[in-house]
Amino acid sequence: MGRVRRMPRQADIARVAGVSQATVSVVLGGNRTGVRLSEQTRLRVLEAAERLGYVPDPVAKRLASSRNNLLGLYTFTPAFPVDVADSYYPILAGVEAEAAALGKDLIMFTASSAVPDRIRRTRLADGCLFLGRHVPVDGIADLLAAGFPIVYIGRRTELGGRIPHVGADYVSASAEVITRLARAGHTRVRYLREPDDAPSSGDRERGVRAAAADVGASLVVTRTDGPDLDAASVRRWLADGVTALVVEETDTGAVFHATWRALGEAGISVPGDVSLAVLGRPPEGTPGPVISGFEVPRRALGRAAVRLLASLVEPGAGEPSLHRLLTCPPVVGETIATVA
Amino acid sequence: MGRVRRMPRQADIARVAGVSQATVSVVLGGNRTGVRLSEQTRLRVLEAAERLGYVPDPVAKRLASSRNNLLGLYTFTPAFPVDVADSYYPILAGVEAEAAALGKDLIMFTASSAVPDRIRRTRLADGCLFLGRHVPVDGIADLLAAGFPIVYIGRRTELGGRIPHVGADYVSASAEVITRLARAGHTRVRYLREPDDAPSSGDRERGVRAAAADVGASLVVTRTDGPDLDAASVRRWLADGVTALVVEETDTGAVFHATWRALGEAGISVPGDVSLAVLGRPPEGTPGPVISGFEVPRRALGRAAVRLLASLVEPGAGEPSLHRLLTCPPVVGETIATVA
DNA sequence: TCAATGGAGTAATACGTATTAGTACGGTCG
DNA sequence: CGACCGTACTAATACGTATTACTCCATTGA
Repeated sequence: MGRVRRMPRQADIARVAGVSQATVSVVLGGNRTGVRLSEQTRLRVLEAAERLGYVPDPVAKRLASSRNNLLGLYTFTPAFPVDVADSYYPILAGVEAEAAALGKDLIMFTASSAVPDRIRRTRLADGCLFLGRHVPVDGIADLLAAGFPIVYIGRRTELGGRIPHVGADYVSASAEVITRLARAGHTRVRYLREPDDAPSSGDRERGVRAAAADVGASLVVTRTDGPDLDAASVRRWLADGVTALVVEETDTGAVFHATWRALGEAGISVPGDVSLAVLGRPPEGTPGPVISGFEVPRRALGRAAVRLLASLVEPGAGEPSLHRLLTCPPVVGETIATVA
Repeated sequence: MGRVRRMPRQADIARVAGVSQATVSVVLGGNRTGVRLSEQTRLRVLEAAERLGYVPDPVAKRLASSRNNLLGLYTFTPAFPVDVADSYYPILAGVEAEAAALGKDLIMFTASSAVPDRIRRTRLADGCLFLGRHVPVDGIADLLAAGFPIVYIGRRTELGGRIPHVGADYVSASAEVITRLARAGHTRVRYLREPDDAPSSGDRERGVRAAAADVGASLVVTRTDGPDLDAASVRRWLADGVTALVVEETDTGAVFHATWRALGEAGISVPGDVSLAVLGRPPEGTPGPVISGFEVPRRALGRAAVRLLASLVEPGAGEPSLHRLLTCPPVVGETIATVA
C-alpha cells in the first residue's frame, strides 16, 4: 500500500490487453499511419489504458518524436519581477494566455551568467520565445543553424535580420506623435531618449526624425538616462523656444520620471507652458493628467509571438512570415495644447 | 551553409576521440561511478566535446536518469493574471527567484478543463509545485502514489494530510489580531469571512474563535462574498454594540472592498466610530489609512516551497519535514482605536 | 494446388544518455 | 608458467514511445 507504484506505461497496457507495445502505441496515437487494426483490439487496448490510468510520458514522447507541446520562454531578467508595474508583465500575460489557448505548456528559462549554456537548454522545448533588449548572438546563431524554432519579442536586426520576431511598429507610432504635435502648431520640439541603442529606441528616433523633417519641425535630441535632467535644463529649453517635449518610454520609465520631476521642480505647467508626449505610455500609477502618446499592444505582442512560434514548430500550412509588426494605437491624452 | 545542422551528440564525440559513446558519457558525467580512465583519454574526449560544441540533450538525459533540474509549477488560474494586484504574484516571484538561485528551470502548467489529464504532464519535471485553493484529489493521489515529489503552496488537509505543503500560520496571526483588539478594549467583534471553505479561511476562523474565547470577547461570524453587504448592515451592527470589524483577506479582496464601501456609504469613520482589522492585507492600491492586520509572507512562501520541493527531489540529507508553516508578521496600522 | 491479395498485428529499431557488467591486455608473483 | 590482479575501456542494456518494414494467416481466383 505504502509502496511506490510506478506509473503504467504502454508495455503494461500491452500485457493486460494481450498485444504488443507497438500496437498500443498505434492505437493510442490514433493510428495515423494507417496500420490495420480490428475494432475489438482497439477497444481492448483503450479499455486497458483507461483502467490502468495510463498517461504518456512526455519525456519519452519527446525523445521519440521530437515534439512536445512545450514552448520555451527565455527571459534575461526575472519573469516575475518584484516591481509589479514592469512593462514585461502584460507581454507575459499574453504569452501565457495564448499558450494555454493552444494547449501548449510553457517552460521558463531565466538567463544566468553563472550558467552560460543555459540558452541551449531551451532545446528541451519544441521552440522558444526570447524576451529582452539583449541578444546573445552566438547562442541564438547556434539555435538558428540547428533549425530550432525561435521567436524574439521585439524587433531584431542582428544576424542579418534572420531572427524571427514580433514587434511593435514604433516608427509609425512615433511619427504619428510628431505629426499630431505639428497639427497643434508645435514646430520646436525637444526629444529625450535613452542612451542605450536598442531597436525599440532606434525605431522611435527614426520615426520622430522622419516626421519632423516631413512637417518641417525643428528637433533637438537629448540622450539621457534621467539623473542629469533638472529644472534648469527644462527652463533653458523653453527659453530657446521649445514648445513640446517628446519622451521615450523605457522599461524603467526613468527618463519620463526624471522629466516629470524636473517640470515639477521648475514649476512649469503641462500643457499650459509646454506640451508633453510620451512615445508609449508613462509608467503605471503615475499621477496627473493622461499623457498623450500611444499604446504599446504588449498583450497582443505576447499572443502574436506565441502564434508565430507555434506555426514555426508545426511545419506545413505554408511558411509564415518571420517578421511581424503590430500597430500601436494612439492615445489622445490631455498634454498636447494648441499653440498659435 | 543554409543546411540544418544537427546538434552533436555523444556518439559524434566518441567517433572524433576514438572511444565509445559510453566512455564519453562517463567522462562528461565527471566519472562519478569510479570507472578507470586514463588522463589522456579524458582530455581527448573533453577537447573533442569542446570542439564540436557539444551540449547534452536534456530530454535524453531525463529519460535515462530521471533527473532534470526542472521544477513544475501548476496553477489553477493563469499565473500571469491580467489584474496585476493579484495576490499570487509575490508568491510566483518568490518561486522564480528561489528556483533561479538553485539553478532549476521552471515549467508552468495551467489547469485547463479542456485537457483533464494536464496534471499528469507535470511528470515532465522532477517535481511540481501546486498553487491554488482547489485540490484535484484524484490526480494528486496518483502522483503521490507514484512517488512523484509535489509540494502545495498553502496548507492542505486533503488525503489525510499526506500532501506536502508550505503554508502561512493563519491561526496564530488571526488570534493575535483578536488579542490586539481585546487589549484595545474591544470585546464585541463582528467577523466577516468568505462562504468558501478553504483551509486558509478555516484556519483564520479557528484562530479568531480560539482567541475570542480566550479573551472573553463576544464574536459574531458572517459569511458573505460581498454584494449583500450594505450601509444598513453596518449601522445595525454598530447599534448592536459592535466596536470592531474583522475582515478576512481573500484572493479577490471582495469582502474587504464591500465592507469598506458599506462603511463609506453609511458615513461611519474608521477608527473613530468603529475599529477595523484585516486578517492579512487589504488589496493593493486601496486608498485611506493603513489597515491593521498582518502580513502574509507570500514571497517567502514561494521560496520555502521551492526549497522543500528541491529537497524532496534530491533524496538524502535526511527526510525533510513535509509540512511547514511560516509566521505572519503583524501590521500595526492605524485602524484600531482604544475604547473605554 | 498455387499464387496473389488483404487483413491484423508485431519485431525491430530509432531517439540520446546513464549505468553496469564484463573484456582485453599487460604485468607480477609464487 | 599459470593464477591473479590492476588498468583502461567497451558492450550491452535501460529509459518509454513512435515508426516502418515485415510476418503470419486466411481467402480468393484460376
